Amino acid sequence: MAKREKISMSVIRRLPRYYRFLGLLESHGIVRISSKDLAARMGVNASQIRQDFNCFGEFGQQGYGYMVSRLRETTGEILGLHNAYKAVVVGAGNLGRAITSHISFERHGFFLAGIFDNSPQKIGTFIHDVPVFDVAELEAFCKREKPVMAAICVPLSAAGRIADTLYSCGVRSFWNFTHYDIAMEYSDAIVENVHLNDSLMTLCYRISNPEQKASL
Amino acid sequence: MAKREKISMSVIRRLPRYYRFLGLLESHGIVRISSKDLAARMGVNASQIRQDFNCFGEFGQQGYGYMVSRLRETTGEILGLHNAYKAVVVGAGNLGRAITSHISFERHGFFLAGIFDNSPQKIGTFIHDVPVFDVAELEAFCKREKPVMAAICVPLSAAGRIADTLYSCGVRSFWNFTHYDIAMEYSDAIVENVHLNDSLMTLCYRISNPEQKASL
DNA sequence: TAGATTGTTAATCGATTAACAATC
DNA sequence: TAGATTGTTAATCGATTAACAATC
Repeated sequence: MAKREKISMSVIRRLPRYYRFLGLLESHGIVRISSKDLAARMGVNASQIRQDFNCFGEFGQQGYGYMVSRLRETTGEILGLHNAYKAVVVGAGNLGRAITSHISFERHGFFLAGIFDNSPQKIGTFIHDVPVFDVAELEAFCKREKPVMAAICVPLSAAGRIADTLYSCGVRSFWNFTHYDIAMEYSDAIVENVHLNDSLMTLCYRISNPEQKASL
Repeated sequence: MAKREKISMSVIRRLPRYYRFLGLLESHGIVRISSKDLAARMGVNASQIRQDFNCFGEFGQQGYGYMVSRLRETTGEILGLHNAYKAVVVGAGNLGRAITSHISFERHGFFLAGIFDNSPQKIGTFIHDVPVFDVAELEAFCKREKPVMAAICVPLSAAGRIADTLYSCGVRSFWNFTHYDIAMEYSDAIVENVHLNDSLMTLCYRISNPEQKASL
């Protein structure tokens, strides 16, 4: 991890896919790989792969290629997956429960400290060993535990209030599943939006206009 | 809906957000709006808004602006939201149940005809009035009902088999929540991927490298 | 050494933003 | 009419791809 000037989001959003493919190669017992070979497997351009990794340093060997396991480890370090940022999930509906397993099971940089909901049936239960608390306790919990990240899985009508509470307690990064525009409201927040409706509408467009091809 | 040459995915992925904001304006009783005003509210560039809509025709009036409700309707038509493409959801876990409501409740271009799972507890039940069938019946169902789109919410280990089955029955568009690479496997398929892990890792990167700012 | 493949610069391509004439 | 704002062309900016010298 050497250079590090100003990495574009385009590059960053490709890193998780590299990480995944490198893990797959490793599990297949492949020890080294050239950018050309990796590009062919991933359906991308070899120049792009070399450019992308060179944003962070020199990880290859001329005439030889890249060591799969070292490149995978490095990619994980660049992404920061060795961290255990304290996180909370707000909203324990189907979506909240679904993403709970993403945050807590996989080793993806986070540690899930609590889930918050307003349903008496859910409060006091556990989801993947993580306790579900009353959302009324969210503020006290955040002031005490200082989570770094919050996943927002509540109805739109509640999103603004929840975001305000979290922000006022010092939470500055959000995994946002609502259409509430946290990034516009708090310009210093780091917001990763997952807009399922937008994705579904995009799919609808592409079905309705099949001349388009491009994917990702 | 006039021109229509070759619209870039960048433009298309912005349409759902326009649609949402226009709906919001309409519900606030705002009748007309200029690209400048809309741009300020959305945090984007006014030129971009005019360029984007002009891909599809001329919807404004010089010196005046755009009629909110007409522009919203038009955007919905462009996206194809008036359709009711027959769809199935495969996998009735938390994620499958969460997206079921997105497909069936909202008027977003699809009609959800069935949900498939392998759990005896779930087979025979209903989720938002949509029946849950045995995944063993998926092939017969698809041959009979000819769904256009399938949402894939199964574990990675099952994804390849499910995709093969669906493709062989004629399904060519997929809302894919797994990391199985349908688009690489079937080059004529329309695939909209939702990679929650990738999104989470990107968030982890941005928390670990706070010098970066850009969002969306 | 010869062959292969990186790291990196240069060329191309596409997307965003600015400018302005057309026109309501 | 004058002022405002579109539709559209031109300029800028950034991202992708190609080329190739460095070097293992």
